Amino acid sequence: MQTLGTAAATGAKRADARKNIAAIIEAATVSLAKDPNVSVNDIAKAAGVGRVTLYGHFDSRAALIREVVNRAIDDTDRELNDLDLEGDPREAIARLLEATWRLTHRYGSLVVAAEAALPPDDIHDAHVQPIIRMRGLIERGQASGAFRSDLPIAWLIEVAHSTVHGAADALHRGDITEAQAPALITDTVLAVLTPSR
Amino acid sequence: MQTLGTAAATGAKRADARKNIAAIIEAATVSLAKDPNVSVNDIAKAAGVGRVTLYGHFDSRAALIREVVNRAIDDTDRELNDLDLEGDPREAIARLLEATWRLTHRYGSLVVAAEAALPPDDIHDAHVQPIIRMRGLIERGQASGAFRSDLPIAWLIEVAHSTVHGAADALHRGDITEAQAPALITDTVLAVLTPSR
DNA sequence: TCTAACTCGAACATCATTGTTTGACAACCA
DNA sequence: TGGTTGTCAAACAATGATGTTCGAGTTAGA
Repeated sequence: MQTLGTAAATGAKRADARKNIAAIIEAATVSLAKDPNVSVNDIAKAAGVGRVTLYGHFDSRAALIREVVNRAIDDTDRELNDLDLEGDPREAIARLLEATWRLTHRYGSLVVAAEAALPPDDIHDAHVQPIIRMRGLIERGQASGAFRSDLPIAWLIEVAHSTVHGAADALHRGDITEAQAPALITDTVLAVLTPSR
Repeated sequence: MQTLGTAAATGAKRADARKNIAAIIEAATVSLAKDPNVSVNDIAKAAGVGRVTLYGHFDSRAALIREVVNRAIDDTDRELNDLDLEGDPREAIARLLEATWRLTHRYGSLVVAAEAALPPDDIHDAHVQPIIRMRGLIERGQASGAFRSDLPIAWLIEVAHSTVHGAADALHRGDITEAQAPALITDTVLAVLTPSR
Protein backbone atom coordinates (compact mmCIF):
# COMPACT_ATOMS: atom_id res chain seq x y z
CA MET A 1 0.00 0.00 0.00
CA GLN A 2 1.17 3.50 -0.79
CA THR A 3 0.59 6.57 1.29
CA LEU A 4 -1.29 9.35 -0.46
CA GLY A 5 0.94 12.06 0.85
CA THR A 6 0.25 14.91 -1.55
CA ALA A 7 -2.06 17.89 -1.43
CA ALA A 8 -4.85 16.01 -3.13
CA ALA A 9 -5.26 13.72 -0.15
CA THR A 10 -6.27 16.48 2.24
CA GLY A 11 -9.92 16.10 3.13
CA ALA A 12 -10.68 19.71 4.05
CA LYS A 13 -11.54 20.73 0.49
CA ARG A 14 -14.65 22.15 -1.04
CA ALA A 15 -16.81 19.89 -3.14
CA ASP A 16 -15.86 21.44 -6.50
CA ALA A 17 -12.20 21.28 -5.56
CA ARG A 18 -12.46 17.58 -4.78
CA LYS A 19 -14.31 16.98 -8.04
CA ASN A 20 -11.61 18.82 -9.99
CA ILE A 21 -8.83 16.92 -8.25
CA ALA A 22 -10.50 13.68 -9.21
CA ALA A 23 -10.96 14.88 -12.79
CA ILE A 24 -7.30 15.92 -12.99
CA ILE A 25 -6.05 12.58 -11.71
CA GLU A 26 -8.32 10.70 -14.08
CA ALA A 27 -7.34 12.85 -17.06
CA ALA A 28 -3.67 12.56 -16.14
CA THR A 29 -3.94 8.78 -15.91
CA VAL A 30 -5.55 8.49 -19.33
CA SER A 31 -3.29 11.09 -20.95
CA LEU A 32 -0.05 9.70 -19.53
CA ALA A 33 -1.09 6.19 -20.51
CA LYS A 34 -1.32 7.40 -24.10
CA ASP A 35 1.67 9.75 -24.18
CA PRO A 36 4.20 9.86 -21.34
CA ASN A 37 5.43 13.26 -22.55
CA VAL A 38 2.02 14.95 -22.49
CA SER A 39 2.26 18.49 -21.15
CA VAL A 40 0.67 19.74 -17.95
CA ASN A 41 -1.33 22.09 -20.13
CA ASP A 42 -2.87 19.24 -22.11
CA ILE A 43 -3.66 17.32 -18.94
CA ALA A 44 -5.43 20.34 -17.50
CA LYS A 45 -7.42 20.82 -20.71
CA ALA A 46 -8.37 17.14 -20.75
CA ALA A 47 -9.57 17.50 -17.17
CA GLY A 48 -11.61 20.55 -18.10
CA VAL A 49 -9.73 22.90 -15.78
CA GLY A 50 -7.16 25.65 -16.17
CA ARG A 51 -3.47 25.08 -15.73
CA VAL A 52 -3.42 27.32 -12.67
CA THR A 53 -6.08 25.22 -10.99
CA LEU A 54 -4.00 22.13 -11.56
CA TYR A 55 -0.95 23.77 -10.01
CA GLY A 56 -3.14 24.82 -7.11
CA HIS A 57 -3.69 21.16 -6.29
CA PHE A 58 -0.35 19.67 -7.27
CA ASP A 59 3.00 21.26 -6.55
CA SER A 60 4.59 20.13 -9.78
CA ARG A 61 4.31 17.85 -12.74
CA ALA A 62 6.33 15.26 -10.84
CA ALA A 63 3.98 15.48 -7.86
CA LEU A 64 1.01 14.85 -10.11
CA ILE A 65 2.71 11.89 -11.72
CA ARG A 66 3.62 10.54 -8.32
CA GLU A 67 0.00 10.72 -7.27
CA VAL A 68 -1.17 8.99 -10.46
CA VAL A 69 1.46 6.30 -10.05
CA ASN A 70 0.58 5.72 -6.41
CA ARG A 71 -3.05 5.19 -7.36
CA ALA A 72 -2.03 2.88 -10.17
CA ILE A 73 0.08 0.85 -7.75
CA ASP A 74 -2.75 0.62 -5.26
CA ASP A 75 -5.17 -0.33 -8.01
CA THR A 76 -2.77 -2.95 -9.32
CA ASP A 77 -2.14 -4.43 -5.90
CA ARG A 78 -5.86 -4.59 -5.25
CA GLU A 79 -6.68 -6.32 -8.52
CA LEU A 80 -3.87 -8.80 -8.14
CA ASN A 81 -4.75 -9.51 -4.51
CA ASP A 82 -8.28 -10.40 -5.54
CA LEU A 83 -6.96 -13.09 -7.85
CA ASP A 84 -7.10 -16.77 -7.02
CA LEU A 85 -3.62 -18.03 -7.79
CA GLU A 86 -4.19 -21.43 -6.22
CA GLY A 87 -5.11 -24.61 -8.06
CA ASP A 88 -3.74 -25.77 -11.41
CA PRO A 89 -0.74 -23.56 -12.22
CA ARG A 90 -1.73 -23.35 -15.90
CA GLU A 91 -5.16 -22.01 -15.05
CA ALA A 92 -3.79 -19.79 -12.31
CA ILE A 93 -1.29 -18.14 -14.63
CA ALA A 94 -4.01 -17.63 -17.20
CA ARG A 95 -5.90 -15.62 -14.59
CA LEU A 96 -2.79 -13.69 -13.63
CA LEU A 97 -1.98 -12.92 -17.26
CA GLU A 98 -5.52 -11.76 -17.92
CA ALA A 99 -5.34 -9.34 -15.01
CA THR A 100 -1.86 -8.18 -16.03
CA TRP A 101 -3.11 -7.54 -19.54
CA ARG A 102 -6.05 -5.53 -18.27
CA LEU A 103 -3.79 -3.40 -16.08
CA THR A 104 -1.16 -2.94 -18.78
CA HIS A 105 -3.81 -1.90 -21.21
CA ARG A 106 -5.24 0.57 -18.71
CA TYR A 107 -1.97 2.19 -17.65
CA GLY A 108 -0.04 1.91 -20.89
CA SER A 109 3.00 4.15 -20.99
CA LEU A 110 2.45 5.54 -17.51
CA VAL A 111 5.54 3.66 -16.45
CA VAL A 112 7.59 5.58 -19.01
CA ALA A 113 6.36 8.88 -17.61
CA ALA A 114 7.19 7.67 -14.13
CA GLU A 115 10.70 6.65 -15.16
CA ALA A 116 11.36 10.15 -16.48
CA ALA A 117 9.84 12.04 -13.55
CA LEU A 118 10.38 9.94 -10.43
CA PRO A 119 13.48 8.70 -8.60
CA PRO A 120 14.57 5.15 -9.54
CA ASP A 121 13.64 3.80 -6.10
CA ASP A 122 9.98 4.58 -6.62
CA ILE A 123 10.05 2.85 -9.99
CA HIS A 124 11.68 -0.21 -8.50
CA ASP A 125 9.07 -0.44 -5.77
CA ALA A 126 6.26 -0.27 -8.30
CA HIS A 127 7.63 -3.25 -10.19
CA VAL A 128 8.48 -5.46 -7.24
CA GLN A 129 5.02 -6.57 -6.18
CA PRO A 130 3.70 -7.82 -9.55
CA ILE A 131 7.00 -9.54 -10.26
CA ILE A 132 7.18 -11.53 -7.05
CA ARG A 133 3.61 -12.68 -7.62
CA MET A 134 4.46 -13.95 -11.07
CA ARG A 135 7.70 -15.46 -9.81
CA GLY A 136 5.98 -17.33 -6.98
CA LEU A 137 3.43 -18.81 -9.31
CA ILE A 138 5.99 -19.89 -11.89
CA GLU A 139 8.14 -21.47 -9.19
CA ARG A 140 5.16 -23.40 -7.91
CA GLY A 141 4.45 -24.64 -11.43
CA GLN A 142 8.08 -25.63 -11.86
CA ALA A 143 8.04 -27.55 -8.58
CA SER A 144 4.99 -29.51 -9.68
CA GLY A 145 6.47 -30.19 -13.10
CA ALA A 146 3.77 -28.19 -14.86
CA PHE A 147 6.27 -25.58 -16.07
CA ARG A 148 9.70 -26.01 -17.57
CA SER A 149 12.73 -25.40 -15.38
CA ASP A 150 15.47 -25.21 -18.01
CA LEU A 151 15.21 -21.44 -18.53
CA PRO A 152 16.12 -18.77 -15.97
CA ILE A 153 13.12 -17.71 -13.92
CA ALA A 154 13.89 -14.04 -14.57
CA TRP A 155 13.70 -14.74 -18.28
CA LEU A 156 10.34 -16.48 -18.01
CA ILE A 157 8.98 -13.49 -16.14
CA GLU A 158 10.37 -11.19 -18.82
CA VAL A 159 8.71 -13.28 -21.53
CA ALA A 160 5.32 -12.97 -19.83
CA HIS A 161 5.91 -9.26 -19.45
CA SER A 162 6.95 -8.60 -23.02
CA THR A 163 4.20 -10.78 -24.43
CA VAL A 164 1.64 -8.61 -22.68
CA HIS A 165 3.35 -5.48 -23.94
CA GLY A 166 3.56 -6.95 -27.41
CA ALA A 167 -0.19 -7.50 -27.33
CA ALA A 168 -0.69 -3.85 -26.42
CA ASP A 169 1.47 -2.82 -29.39
CA ALA A 170 -0.29 -5.20 -31.77
CA LEU A 171 -3.68 -3.95 -30.60
CA HIS A 172 -2.60 -0.35 -31.03
CA ARG A 173 -1.39 -1.18 -34.53
CA GLY A 174 -4.63 -2.94 -35.39
CA ASP A 175 -3.05 -6.37 -35.89
CA ILE A 176 -5.24 -7.98 -33.23
CA THR A 177 -8.53 -7.08 -31.55
CA GLU A 178 -9.11 -6.38 -27.90
CA ALA A 179 -11.22 -9.52 -27.66
CA GLN A 180 -8.41 -11.71 -29.00
CA ALA A 181 -5.70 -10.41 -26.75
CA PRO A 182 -6.20 -12.44 -23.54
CA ALA A 183 -6.35 -15.78 -25.33
CA LEU A 184 -3.34 -14.97 -27.51
CA ILE A 185 -1.32 -13.96 -24.48
CA THR A 186 -2.28 -17.03 -22.50
CA ASP A 187 -1.65 -19.43 -25.39
CA THR A 188 1.71 -17.86 -26.07
CA VAL A 189 3.04 -17.73 -22.53
CA LEU A 190 1.81 -21.24 -21.79
CA ALA A 191 3.55 -22.48 -24.92
CA VAL A 192 6.80 -21.13 -23.52
CA LEU A 193 6.18 -22.42 -19.99
CA THR A 194 5.13 -25.93 -20.99
CA PRO A 195 7.97 -28.45 -20.64
CA SER A 196 9.10 -30.03 -23.91
CA ARG A 197 9.14 -33.80 -24.10
CA MET B 1 17.92 0.59 -50.44
CA GLN B 2 17.73 4.16 -49.24
CA THR B 3 19.18 7.15 -51.00
CA LEU B 4 21.63 9.17 -48.96
CA GLY B 5 20.17 12.49 -49.96
CA THR B 6 21.48 14.80 -47.26
CA ALA B 7 24.47 17.08 -47.06
CA ALA B 8 26.67 14.38 -45.61
CA ALA B 9 26.56 12.42 -48.84
CA THR B 10 28.25 15.07 -50.92
CA GLY B 11 31.70 13.91 -51.88
CA ALA B 12 33.38 17.30 -52.42
CA LYS B 13 34.39 17.72 -48.80
CA ARG B 14 37.71 18.17 -47.14
CA ALA B 15 39.22 15.20 -45.34
CA ASP B 16 38.65 16.51 -41.81
CA ALA B 17 35.07 17.39 -42.72
CA ARG B 18 34.40 13.85 -43.92
CA LYS B 19 35.98 12.46 -40.77
CA ASN B 20 33.80 14.69 -38.59
CA ILE B 21 30.66 13.76 -40.48
CA ALA B 22 31.44 10.11 -39.93
CA ALA B 23 32.13 10.75 -36.23
CA ILE B 24 28.86 12.64 -35.87
CA ILE B 25 26.82 9.89 -37.50
CA GLU B 26 28.52 7.25 -35.40
CA ALA B 27 28.05 9.21 -32.18
CA ALA B 28 24.43 9.97 -33.08
CA THR B 29 23.75 6.30 -33.73
CA VAL B 30 25.16 5.23 -30.38
CA SER B 31 23.61 8.11 -28.45
CA LEU B 32 20.16 7.75 -29.97
CA ALA B 33 20.26 4.02 -29.42
CA LYS B 34 20.72 4.71 -25.72
CA ASP B 35 18.42 7.72 -25.34
CA PRO B 36 16.07 8.78 -28.13
CA ASN B 37 15.71 12.23 -26.53
CA VAL B 38 19.43 13.00 -26.42
CA SER B 39 20.14 16.61 -27.35
CA VAL B 40 22.05 17.77 -30.38
CA ASN B 41 24.57 19.27 -27.99
CA ASP B 42 25.28 15.91 -26.36
CA ILE B 43 25.61 14.22 -29.75
CA ALA B 44 28.12 16.83 -30.86
CA LYS B 45 30.11 16.42 -27.65
CA ALA B 46 30.07 12.65 -28.05
CA ALA B 47 31.39 13.11 -31.58
CA GLY B 48 34.14 15.44 -30.31
CA VAL B 49 32.94 18.42 -32.34
CA GLY B 50 31.16 21.67 -31.60
CA ARG B 51 27.46 22.11 -32.07
CA VAL B 52 28.00 24.62 -34.85
CA THR B 53 30.08 22.11 -36.78
CA LEU B 54 27.26 19.61 -36.52
CA TYR B 55 24.76 22.14 -37.85
CA GLY B 56 27.18 22.91 -40.64
CA HIS B 57 26.80 19.36 -41.88
CA PHE B 58 23.18 18.65 -41.03
CA ASP B 59 20.36 21.12 -41.53
CA SER B 60 18.47 20.08 -38.44
CA ARG B 61 18.11 17.47 -35.73
CA ALA B 62 15.56 15.71 -37.91
CA ALA B 63 17.93 15.65 -40.87
CA LEU B 64 20.62 14.03 -38.74
CA ILE B 65 18.19 11.45 -37.46
CA ARG B 66 17.02 10.75 -40.99
CA GLU B 67 20.59 10.13 -42.06
CA VAL B 68 21.22 7.81 -39.11
CA VAL B 69 18.00 5.95 -39.77
CA ASN B 70 18.76 5.57 -43.45
CA ARG B 71 22.12 4.04 -42.61
CA ALA B 72 20.50 1.75 -40.08
CA ILE B 73 17.97 0.62 -42.67
CA ASP B 74 20.71 -0.05 -45.21
CA ASP B 75 22.74 -1.90 -42.63
CA THR B 76 19.75 -3.95 -41.59
CA ASP B 77 18.82 -4.84 -45.14
CA ARG B 78 22.39 -5.87 -45.85
CA GLU B 79 22.68 -8.09 -42.81
CA LEU B 80 19.34 -9.73 -43.42
CA ASN B 81 20.07 -10.23 -47.10
CA ASP B 82 23.24 -12.10 -46.24
CA LEU B 83 21.25 -14.62 -44.23
CA ASP B 84 20.48 -18.10 -45.47
CA LEU B 85 16.78 -18.52 -44.81
CA GLU B 86 16.50 -21.76 -46.73
CA GLY B 87 16.55 -25.26 -45.26
CA ASP B 88 14.92 -26.41 -42.04
CA PRO B 89 12.55 -23.61 -40.96
CA ARG B 90 13.50 -24.06 -37.30
CA GLU B 91 17.17 -23.55 -38.03
CA ALA B 92 16.45 -20.76 -40.49
CA ILE B 93 14.40 -18.81 -37.97
CA ALA B 94 17.13 -19.27 -35.40
CA ARG B 95 19.50 -17.54 -37.80
CA LEU B 96 16.98 -14.80 -38.51
CA LEU B 97 16.35 -14.25 -34.79
CA GLU B 98 20.05 -14.09 -34.06
CA ALA B 99 20.51 -11.38 -36.67
CA THR B 100 17.43 -9.51 -35.48
CA TRP B 101 18.77 -9.62 -31.95
CA ARG B 102 22.13 -8.27 -33.03
CA LEU B 103 20.50 -5.41 -34.92
CA THR B 104 18.04 -4.61 -32.16
CA HIS B 105 20.85 -4.55 -29.66
CA ARG B 106 22.86 -2.26 -31.90
CA TYR B 107 20.14 0.25 -32.72
CA GLY B 108 18.14 0.11 -29.51
CA SER B 109 15.78 3.02 -29.11
CA LEU B 110 16.73 4.61 -32.43
CA VAL B 111 13.27 3.71 -33.66
CA VAL B 112 11.73 5.79 -30.87
CA ALA B 113 13.77 8.80 -31.91
CA ALA B 114 12.72 8.23 -35.50
CA GLU B 115 9.06 8.03 -34.56
CA ALA B 116 9.30 11.39 -32.84
CA ALA B 117 11.28 13.16 -35.56
CA LEU B 118 10.29 11.63 -38.90
CA PRO B 119 7.02 11.42 -40.84
CA PRO B 120 5.06 8.18 -40.28
CA ASP B 121 5.67 7.02 -43.84
CA ASP B 122 9.42 6.78 -43.27
CA ILE B 123 8.83 4.77 -40.12
CA HIS B 124 6.50 2.41 -41.92
CA ASP B 125 9.02 1.81 -44.70
CA ALA B 126 11.72 0.97 -42.17
CA HIS B 127 9.59 -1.74 -40.62
CA VAL B 128 8.27 -3.33 -43.77
CA GLN B 129 11.36 -5.16 -45.00
CA PRO B 130 12.25 -7.07 -41.82
CA ILE B 131 8.60 -7.97 -41.25
CA ILE B 132 7.99 -9.50 -44.67
CA ARG B 133 11.14 -11.55 -44.27
CA MET B 134 9.93 -12.95 -40.96
CA ARG B 135 6.44 -13.46 -42.34
CA GLY B 136 7.68 -15.37 -45.39
CA LEU B 137 9.76 -17.69 -43.27
CA ILE B 138 6.96 -18.38 -40.79
CA GLU B 139 4.54 -19.06 -43.61
CA ARG B 140 6.96 -21.52 -45.14
CA GLY B 141 7.26 -23.29 -41.80
CA GLN B 142 3.51 -23.37 -41.43
CA ALA B 143 3.09 -24.87 -44.90
CA SER B 144 5.54 -27.64 -44.06
CA GLY B 145 3.90 -28.31 -40.72
CA ALA B 146 6.99 -27.26 -38.79
CA PHE B 147 5.21 -24.25 -37.24
CA ARG B 148 1.76 -23.97 -35.76
CA SER B 149 -1.00 -22.39 -37.83
CA ASP B 150 -3.64 -21.80 -35.15
CA LEU B 151 -2.45 -18.31 -34.22
CA PRO B 152 -2.63 -15.22 -36.45
CA ILE B 153 0.58 -14.72 -38.41
CA ALA B 154 0.73 -11.07 -37.36
CA TRP B 155 0.69 -12.20 -33.75
CA LEU B 156 3.51 -14.70 -34.26
CA ILE B 157 5.61 -11.96 -35.80
CA GLU B 158 4.80 -9.70 -32.88
CA VAL B 159 5.85 -12.41 -30.44
CA ALA B 160 9.22 -12.77 -32.13
CA HIS B 161 9.61 -9.02 -32.10
CA SER B 162 8.70 -8.51 -28.45
CA THR B 163 10.80 -11.46 -27.34
CA VAL B 164 13.84 -9.83 -28.88
CA HIS B 165 12.96 -6.52 -27.25
CA GLY B 166 12.34 -8.26 -23.96
CA ALA B 167 15.82 -9.71 -24.16
CA ALA B 168 17.23 -6.23 -24.66
CA ASP B 169 15.36 -5.03 -21.58
CA ALA B 170 16.44 -8.02 -19.51
CA LEU B 171 20.04 -7.53 -20.58
CA HIS B 172 19.92 -3.85 -19.73
CA ARG B 173 18.48 -4.75 -16.33
CA GLY B 174 21.16 -7.35 -15.73
CA ASP B 175 18.75 -10.30 -15.58
CA ILE B 176 20.52 -12.10 -18.42
CA THR B 177 23.93 -11.88 -20.04
CA GLU B 178 24.74 -10.94 -23.60
CA ALA B 179 25.98 -14.47 -24.21
CA GLN B 180 22.71 -16.01 -23.07
CA ALA B 181 20.42 -13.83 -25.14
CA PRO B 182 20.45 -15.54 -28.55
CA ALA B 183 19.74 -19.00 -27.14
CA LEU B 184 17.00 -17.72 -24.85
CA ILE B 185 15.33 -15.89 -27.71
CA THR B 186 15.51 -18.85 -30.04
CA ASP B 187 14.27 -21.34 -27.42
CA THR B 188 11.40 -19.06 -26.51
CA VAL B 189 10.19 -18.22 -30.01
CA LEU B 190 10.52 -21.82 -31.16
CA ALA B 191 8.48 -22.92 -28.15
CA VAL B 192 5.70 -20.66 -29.35
CA LEU B 193 6.03 -21.65 -33.01
CA THR B 194 6.16 -25.40 -32.41
CA PRO B 195 2.77 -27.07 -33.01
CA SER B 196 1.23 -28.67 -29.94
CA ARG B 197 0.70 -32.38 -30.24
C1' DT C 1 -26.70 36.17 2.43
C1' DC C 2 -21.95 36.60 3.40
C1' DT C 3 -17.47 34.99 3.28
C1' DA C 4 -13.87 31.99 2.50
C1' DA C 5 -12.57 28.87 -0.91
C1' DC C 6 -12.04 28.14 -5.49
C1' DT C 7 -11.39 29.02 -10.61
C1' DC C 8 -9.50 31.24 -14.45
C1' DG C 9 -6.95 33.84 -18.04
C1' DA C 10 -3.26 36.68 -18.69
C1' DA C 11 1.07 37.92 -17.82
C1' DC C 12 5.54 36.90 -16.01
C1' DA C 13 10.13 34.64 -14.97
C1' DT C 14 12.94 30.65 -15.83
C1' DC C 15 14.92 26.99 -18.15
C1' DA C 16 16.30 23.84 -21.86
C1' DT C 17 16.60 23.15 -26.57
C1' DT C 18 16.89 24.24 -31.38
C1' DG C 19 18.87 26.76 -34.93
C1' DT C 20 21.66 31.00 -36.65
C1' DT C 21 25.20 34.46 -36.89
C1' DT C 22 29.78 36.36 -36.26
C1' DG C 23 34.56 36.59 -36.26
C1' DA C 24 38.87 34.73 -35.07
C1' DC C 25 41.59 30.77 -35.78
C1' DA C 26 43.35 26.29 -37.76
C1' DA C 27 43.90 22.80 -41.19
C1' DC C 28 43.67 20.90 -45.63
C1' DC C 29 45.44 20.80 -50.22
C1' DA C 30 46.67 22.57 -54.77
C1' DT D 1 52.69 29.16 -49.38
C1' DG D 2 48.17 31.04 -50.02
C1' DG D 3 43.48 30.74 -50.58
C1' DT D 4 39.71 27.95 -49.65
C1' DT D 5 37.44 25.23 -46.46
C1' DG D 6 36.38 23.98 -42.04
C1' DT D 7 36.16 24.48 -36.83
C1' DC D 8 34.84 26.64 -32.70
C1' DA D 9 33.11 29.45 -28.73
C1' DA D 10 30.20 33.03 -27.66
C1' DA D 11 26.28 35.37 -28.36
C1' DC D 12 21.78 35.69 -30.31
C1' DA D 13 16.71 34.78 -31.37
C1' DA D 14 12.80 31.65 -31.14
C1' DT D 15 10.23 28.15 -29.24
C1' DG D 16 7.92 25.45 -25.82
C1' DA D 17 7.55 23.78 -21.33
C1' DT D 18 7.33 24.46 -16.23
C1' DG D 19 5.94 27.04 -12.40
C1' DT D 20 4.34 31.61 -10.16
C1' DT D 21 1.74 35.80 -9.43
C1' DC D 22 -2.12 38.87 -9.90
C1' DG D 23 -6.71 40.30 -9.96
C1' DA D 24 -11.25 39.71 -11.10
C1' DG D 25 -14.97 36.75 -11.02
C1' DT D 26 -17.63 32.53 -9.34
C1' DT D 27 -19.30 29.06 -6.19
C1' DA D 28 -19.84 26.29 -2.11
C1' DG D 29 -21.74 26.07 2.15
C1' DA D 30 -22.63 27.78 6.96
